[in-house]
Amino acid sequence: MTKLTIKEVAKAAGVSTATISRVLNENGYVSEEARRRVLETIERLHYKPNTIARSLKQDRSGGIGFVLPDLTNPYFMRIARALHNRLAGEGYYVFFMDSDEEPEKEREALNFLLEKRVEAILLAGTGGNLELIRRIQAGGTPLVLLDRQLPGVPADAVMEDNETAAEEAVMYLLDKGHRTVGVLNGPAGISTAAERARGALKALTVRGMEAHTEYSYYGDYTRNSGKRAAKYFLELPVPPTAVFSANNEMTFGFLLGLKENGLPIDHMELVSFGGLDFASLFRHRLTAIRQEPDAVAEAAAELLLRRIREPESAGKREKRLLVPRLEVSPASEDG
Amino acid sequence: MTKLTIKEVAKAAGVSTATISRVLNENGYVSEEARRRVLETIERLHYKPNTIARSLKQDRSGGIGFVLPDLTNPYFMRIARALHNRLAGEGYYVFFMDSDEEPEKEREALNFLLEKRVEAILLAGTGGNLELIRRIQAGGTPLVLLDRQLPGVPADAVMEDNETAAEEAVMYLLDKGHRTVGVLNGPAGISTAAERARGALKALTVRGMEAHTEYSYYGDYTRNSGKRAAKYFLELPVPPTAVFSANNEMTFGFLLGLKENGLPIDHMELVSFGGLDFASLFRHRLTAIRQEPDAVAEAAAELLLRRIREPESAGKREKRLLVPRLEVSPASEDG
DNA sequence: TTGTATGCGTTATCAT
DNA sequence: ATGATAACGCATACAA
Repeated sequence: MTKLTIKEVAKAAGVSTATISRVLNENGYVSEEARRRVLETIERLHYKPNTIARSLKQDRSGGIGFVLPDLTNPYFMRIARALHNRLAGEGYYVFFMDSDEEPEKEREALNFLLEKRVEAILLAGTGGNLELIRRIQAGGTPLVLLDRQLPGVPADAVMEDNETAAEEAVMYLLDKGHRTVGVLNGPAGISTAAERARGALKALTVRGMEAHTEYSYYGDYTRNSGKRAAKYFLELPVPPTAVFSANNEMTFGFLLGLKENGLPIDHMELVSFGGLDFASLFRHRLTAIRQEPDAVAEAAAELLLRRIREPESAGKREKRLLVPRLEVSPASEDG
Repeated sequence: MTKLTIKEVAKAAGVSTATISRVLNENGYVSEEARRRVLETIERLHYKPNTIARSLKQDRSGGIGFVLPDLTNPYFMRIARALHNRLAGEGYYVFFMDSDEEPEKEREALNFLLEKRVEAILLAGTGGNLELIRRIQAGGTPLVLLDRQLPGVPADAVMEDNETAAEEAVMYLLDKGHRTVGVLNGPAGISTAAERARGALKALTVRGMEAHTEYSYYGDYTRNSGKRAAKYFLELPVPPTAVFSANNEMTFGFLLGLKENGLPIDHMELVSFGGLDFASLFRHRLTAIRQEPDAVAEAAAELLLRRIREPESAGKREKRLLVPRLEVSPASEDG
C-alpha cells in the first residue's frame, strides 16, 4: 500500500533505478536478461511511472493546451477529438479549456496552461487578453490561433476562409434571383463575424446591389439572437425573400423565430454558415457552408508540432486558410 | 529568456526561496513589507509557479480524470462543462478522455490517468477493462461510475433512473391507447440499455400486455441503427403505432428512417430517452425523457470530492440515482 | 552492461 | 520573521 516508485521496482527486480529507467525509456544499454526481469517485475507490481516526476526532470510536460469558446459546441469538439487523436500518437495530450466566450475565463485558462508548462497553446480566442497573449508568445510558448484572428496579434493561424465562403453563399442567393437578401451577422468583436460580413457585402457589391442597412442585423452567434433577427426581418416594410446567416446557432434560432411567428420554416430561403444536422429531416430550402473540423484539426496539429519541434522557426508566422464549400440542399434546387 | 524559477524571483526580491513560497501559498509568517516586495517582483517578472514541481513535492496532482464515450456528445459534454466549473472552484482540473466506446482506448485513457497521478476518476465505461478498474480501486484511487453501471464492479455511482423513466415512458404510450408499441433498444453490453429495456418490459407487463419479440429491435445507440429500426418496424405485418426509443441518436435516426420511407415524421408517436433540441421546430408528437446533465455533474462532483477528502470513507459505496422526468410535447397532447 | 550520485523546481522542516 | 536545506520520483552524466 506504500507508494510504488522506481526504487521499489529496482529492489524487487534486483537492479538499480537507472536500469529500470533505461528499460522504461528504451535508451542506453541493458542486457536482455535484465530487461526481461525488469519488465516482469513492472508487470507483476503494476508499476506506473510517475509522469509528474518525469516531466520535471526532463523539462517536458507533454501537454498542449486548447482553449475553446464552448465545450458543448459540436464543431469545436470535433476539432478537439481529431486534435487529440492526432497528438496522442505523437506523445502529447491535450488540455481542453472552456472560455465560455468570456475573456475572464479565458485569462484563467491561459494562466493555468502556463503553470502547467504546456508546450504549445491552440487558441480560439474571445477577442480579449491581447497583452497576455503577446506575453505568452514573447515567453517562447508556441501559440496558434484557431478559427479566429486576433487584432494586433501576429501569430500562426488556422482558419476557414470566411470571407470567400460568405461571398459565395450570398452570390448563390443573388444568382437565384433574390433581390432583397437579409444578412444576419455575428458579433462585431469576433473576427469570423467581420469576415463573413465582409464577404456578404462583397457579393452584393459585385452584383451591383446596394447594401441597405435595414437588411443587416447584428446578432451574437446565439440561438436567441437568431430568433430576434427573424422577428426583425419579418417586420420590415418589405421583408427579404432570403437570408444569409453567419452561423448555425443563429440559423437554428431563425427557424424557431419563423415558427414563433406562425410561419413555415421554409418561408424564406436560407443559407447558413455551418450546417444543421437535422436539416435533412424536412424540406426547408436550407443551403449550408459545410465546415471541416477534421481538416482544421489536422492543420492545427501540424503547425503545433512543427513549432514545438523546430524552435528555430519561432519567429515565423504561417496562416493556413481552409476553404469550406457550399452545400446546396436538394430541396433548394427547385425553390 | 532563461527559465524563470522561484530562485530568480527570490534573488530579484532580495529574499530566500522559502519566503517566496510562503507568499505564494499563503502559509507561514511573512512580514507585510516582504510580502509586498515579493508580490511586486512576481508581477513585474510575470513569474508563474511550476505546478509540475509543486505537484511532485506535495504529492498532489490536482487532477481528476473523466473518461467518457464521446467527446462530441452534447449530453456528456454538458456534464463535462458543469463538472469542470464545479471542480475548478475547488482547485481541481479535469482531464477529459474520449474512449470512443472502445475498451482499448478506454484502457489507454485509464493508464494515462494513473500515470498522471489523478486524485480520482469518473468513468462512463464501455463495459470492458473490468480487471483494470478493480485494480484501480484496490490501488486506492477513488473511482466513481457515471451513467453506466459495470457488472461485478461495486463502486460509487451516479446515474439516472433508467428503468423507472423508461417504464413511465412506455406507460404513457399505453395509457394513450396504443396497443402495439415498438421498443427500440440500445446495445446489450451497456447497462443503461438493459435498464431501459427492463423498464419498457415492465410497463407492458403491468398493463397485462404481451411483449412480442417482433416489436423489439436491438440497435446500438447510433443514428444508423435508428434508421434500420424504422425500416424494420414499418415492414412488420402490423406496424406499431408508437415507438419507445432508448436514446436520442436512435430517435433521430428513426425520424430519418421514416422520411426515407416516404413517410411524415409524425407517422408514428414517439417517446425518446433524451430529447432532440430541434423538436420544437415541427409538429411531430415527440415526447422525451429529459435528462439532467447539470444535476448529474453536481452529484458526481460531490462524490468525487468527498472520496478524495475523506480517505477513511474508501470502502463505502454510494449510489446516487437521479430521476429524469417525462416531458410531453404540446403537439402530443392532441395526438 | 550496470550502478552511484546529482539535480529538475518546489515545499516544508528545522534552525536562527 | 526568515533562511538554509532536504526531499519528492525520476532521468542521466559519469564512474566502474
